[in-house]
Amino acid sequence: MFKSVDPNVKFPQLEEEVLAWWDANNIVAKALASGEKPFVFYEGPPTANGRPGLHHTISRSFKDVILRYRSMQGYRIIGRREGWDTHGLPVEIEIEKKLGFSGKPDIERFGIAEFNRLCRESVWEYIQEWKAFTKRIAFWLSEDAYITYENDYIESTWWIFRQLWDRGLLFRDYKVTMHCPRCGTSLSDHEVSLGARDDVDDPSVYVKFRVTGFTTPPPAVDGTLNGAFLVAWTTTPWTLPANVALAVKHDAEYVEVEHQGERLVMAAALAQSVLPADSFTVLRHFRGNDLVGLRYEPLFRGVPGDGDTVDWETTYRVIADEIVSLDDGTGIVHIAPAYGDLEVGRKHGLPTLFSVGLDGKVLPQFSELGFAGKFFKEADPDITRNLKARGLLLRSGRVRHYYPFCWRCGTPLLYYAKRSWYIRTTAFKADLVANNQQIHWVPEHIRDGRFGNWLENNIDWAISRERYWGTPIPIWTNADGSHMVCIGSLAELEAKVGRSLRDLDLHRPYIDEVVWEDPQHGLMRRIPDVADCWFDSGSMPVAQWHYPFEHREIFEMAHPADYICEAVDQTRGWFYTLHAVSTLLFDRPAFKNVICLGHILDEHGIKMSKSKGNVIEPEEVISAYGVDALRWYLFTAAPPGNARRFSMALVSESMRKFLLTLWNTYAFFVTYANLDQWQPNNGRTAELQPIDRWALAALNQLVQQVTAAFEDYDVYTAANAIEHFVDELSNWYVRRNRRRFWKSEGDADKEAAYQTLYTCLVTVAKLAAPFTPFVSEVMYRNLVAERDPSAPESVHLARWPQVDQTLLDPQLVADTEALLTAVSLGRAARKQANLKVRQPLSELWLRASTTSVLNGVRRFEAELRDELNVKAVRYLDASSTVVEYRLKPNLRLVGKKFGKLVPALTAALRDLSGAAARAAAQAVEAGQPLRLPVDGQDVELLPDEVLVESSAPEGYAVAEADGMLVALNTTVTEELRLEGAARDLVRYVQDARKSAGLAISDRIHLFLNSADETGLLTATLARYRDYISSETLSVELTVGNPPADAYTETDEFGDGMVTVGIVKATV
RNA sequence: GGGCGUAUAGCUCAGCAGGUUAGAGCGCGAUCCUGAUAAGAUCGAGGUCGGUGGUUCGAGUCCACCUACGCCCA
Repeated sequence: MFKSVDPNVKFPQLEEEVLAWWDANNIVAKALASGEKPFVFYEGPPTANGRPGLHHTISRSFKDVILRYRSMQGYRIIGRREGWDTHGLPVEIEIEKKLGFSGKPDIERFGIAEFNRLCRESVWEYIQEWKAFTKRIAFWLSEDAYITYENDYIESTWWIFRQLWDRGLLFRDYKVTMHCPRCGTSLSDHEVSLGARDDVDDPSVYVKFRVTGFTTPPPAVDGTLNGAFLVAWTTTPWTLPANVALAVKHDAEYVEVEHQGERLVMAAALAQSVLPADSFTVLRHFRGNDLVGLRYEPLFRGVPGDGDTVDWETTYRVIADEIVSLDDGTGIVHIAPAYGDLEVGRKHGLPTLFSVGLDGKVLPQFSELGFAGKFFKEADPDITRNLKARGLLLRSGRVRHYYPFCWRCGTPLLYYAKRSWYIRTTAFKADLVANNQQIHWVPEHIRDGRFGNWLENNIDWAISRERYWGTPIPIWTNADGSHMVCIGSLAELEAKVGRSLRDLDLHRPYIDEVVWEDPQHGLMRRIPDVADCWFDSGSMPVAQWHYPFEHREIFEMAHPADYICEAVDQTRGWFYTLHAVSTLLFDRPAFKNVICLGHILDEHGIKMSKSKGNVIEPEEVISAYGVDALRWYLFTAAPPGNARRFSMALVSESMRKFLLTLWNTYAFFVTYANLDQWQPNNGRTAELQPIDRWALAALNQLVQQVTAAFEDYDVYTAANAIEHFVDELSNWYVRRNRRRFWKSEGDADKEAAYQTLYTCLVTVAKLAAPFTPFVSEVMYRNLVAERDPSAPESVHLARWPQVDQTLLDPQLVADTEALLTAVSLGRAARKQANLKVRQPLSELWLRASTTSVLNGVRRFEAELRDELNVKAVRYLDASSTVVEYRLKPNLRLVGKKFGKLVPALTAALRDLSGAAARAAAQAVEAGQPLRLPVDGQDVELLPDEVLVESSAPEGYAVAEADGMLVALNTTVTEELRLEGAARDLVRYVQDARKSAGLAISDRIHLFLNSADETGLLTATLARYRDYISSETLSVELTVGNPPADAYTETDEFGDGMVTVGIVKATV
């Protein structure tokens, strides 16, 4: 006996029971240890200082589904372990917030040791929730986690640094980075984008630079512009003291104009927008190139960087550069390399001058001007006032534009040329691009689109952060920076300092205390920087195994990964850092297959965020519908790469549509199997009916499809194929075969039905196991494992189903499709004629677009008659004269062949009618070519190239689709009417039995009465009394009013009503 | 400003070597079927397939431009 199945299943509760069983039987550990051939997975590490959300559910579900599939195929999954990302600015900012800090000085005062201790603790703040979440969503990972802050992990990243160092790929340079003066650090591009706004109100000033002369060789304009003003535009007056040059567009047209007694120079195209109309007259025209080499009087003297010597001869001149655009401004661009134009400065040999320090305050050198020490944005008005007083301000106003802010603290950022450490990834651009070509991306467009594009525009990776909680960069230097070493292992460092460092925490500040005296170069100290935390996660293929210090063989087997999966925002994040580290170190990709997920939006298409209050917690969904429903929704609702709108209602729909359908089919099977005491492998013979063969053919086709889709990492297609099959299994196979299960004879036909349905359910349970691990487990346990001690105890330890080639039958599947189309058309025709299916009809005419479709229907004619309740099916061919034929070209074929002739050809075919059309239809049906004149030409059409349609025969109800036509004879004879009436009565009684709460096997005393339609009732009973009695298990049938204690219903009958009364019979 | 993606029914989404009447599910209304079903079937209302132009005998599908949104970059 199977365990009985509750049709009112509560999935969340069911899932809790499964979780308990997995625990009690150690299933997770067994699954993790199973398999032989390796399949390598990399877990992208989250940080546990925030709660798990829906976006974690989707990525973890897509990770899990592939791993379960591979595991069922007998693979041993390598790297199926937790990983935690623990370093980085976000962690530090959390702690700063808690302590009420406002920048690095606060941290230094507080003490780095204590600060880092708090950071280390805080990354585990929600670890319990993460553990519970991971378990509840059935994401199976070993708890043997890799943790990026552990010494072993850090040591591996040091090894990587050393590899890069030895190959000259680590370098130090000025580089403009986005700098947050409050946090005191550079921000990654990723971080900058988080805080940028495009509606920032800033000053907009037009500034005049007085021309004083020219360089050698002289510009084309020579000295004629001496005393004139070059007009430049800026929204950052605070950068003006750092100005070193003015740039023009080399081929653009410039003008010298007379304006209020002064001569001004700007781009011709922009003069109108800079100066009021009619306020100026154009004196002369130049090309941009003509101006190159002019010298001008600086507005202020900028301050050279520490240790830099400046050749002032190179400054304060006009250059030409591509960065100049004529979209806005004046066509003359103020260049301040320190605050953004470093590349331009370098190209033209300009020095880098500063006006503002790293703290965001104007340098003390400007104290005599009155704005030294002011925060840079607050210095803007002072600088503008100063210029105005000196007559160097043409115009000032305000503008709304894009400006970046620190994503955590909201402070305006500055572009700032700082000395930082870089990895020279640009040297490997070609390799990065080539290795990317080996990766299978889902969706495909990411490879050459977003990711490929990003690689094409590769820039060197800024790797250093002037922060505290991170992997310390293992570079030690002497005081003047003339000697540097990169340490690649703990042992190497121990050798340098001559003591054991085994118990040392490798983080700051402890690592900073590790110094040694170099006999030639003096005291060696570590540089203060820590690594970009993306470097940590990108190093995980190496560092998770403590390679090369340990586990060399695992690493070598486990690189590259067969599969990873994260959301699309990781293209510039983890996907890139993995790829970059792998390419630079090993010249191969880090992963072979990747599913790149779209984001989950709320039901209005807006990103979920705490501040908007539109966040749906996974727990809310899971407790309402269960994990299987949520997972199934995530797999089937949209292709994985698409952004998706999420709502509870959609998960509920997913549950009803798939899980409940599957569950009810399963419940049906178990109910009857138990009544019949049916067991699998019982040795009885089965006589398979065509519909059984169809189910098995469709099932094996499904196995084939799902397997192929999985091999292509196409989870969406795989899941939807299963959903489609389950729908057909339930709504066609089971519905059509109910009587075979409940009939009393235990013959070979019944055995065939049981075997077929059993096979389908067991196979579907296995196919669905990677997607919906809980319900699959329940079904498999009850149907297989609890009956058969030799079977694996869990569906997740079972083997993936194999295709039985002998059962595949594409013809049978196609024929059934044809049948289903015919059934659907027949119902449509009935609806049109307002004839319910219970009313039998005499005949149905059918014609199909092709003979093979027609034969398909013919094969299942009995089913068609039964489904549509008709006595006979007749087939229309071109010889029948009851219908009018219409002909159309098969455009798909004809279009290519006849091109421009198509419209005329279509018209010529359409114009055929009557006998001509019938003759043409007959020719096509007989496989003969059709000749007809088109546009004066004699055209020959092959039979395939013509589509034949037909009108409805007279007096028939007709429905038509895809070339198939079904026509019902709508004449209801008296005989048919009585049969229909009998079926009505049976239906009413069955309904009444159900409403009265009778058991299926209860016998009844039936009362029927019909005041208005006595004639019909009498006539019906005269003919169908026995049929009605036996169908409804009536031991007695009385015409007349039921007794008072009877259960009574009244229904429509003929043109009147009938009263149905039932009393349970005592047998 | 640039790149990538998305835009199809009230909602969630399919569709595409360019081809005949643009689909599914949900929701709504109606009818039907049903002794597994919270199910199913049929019909109906509901579509300028984001917009404009182009290529073509023919464009939701290809091309160009534009708009909105998302992500990423500057």
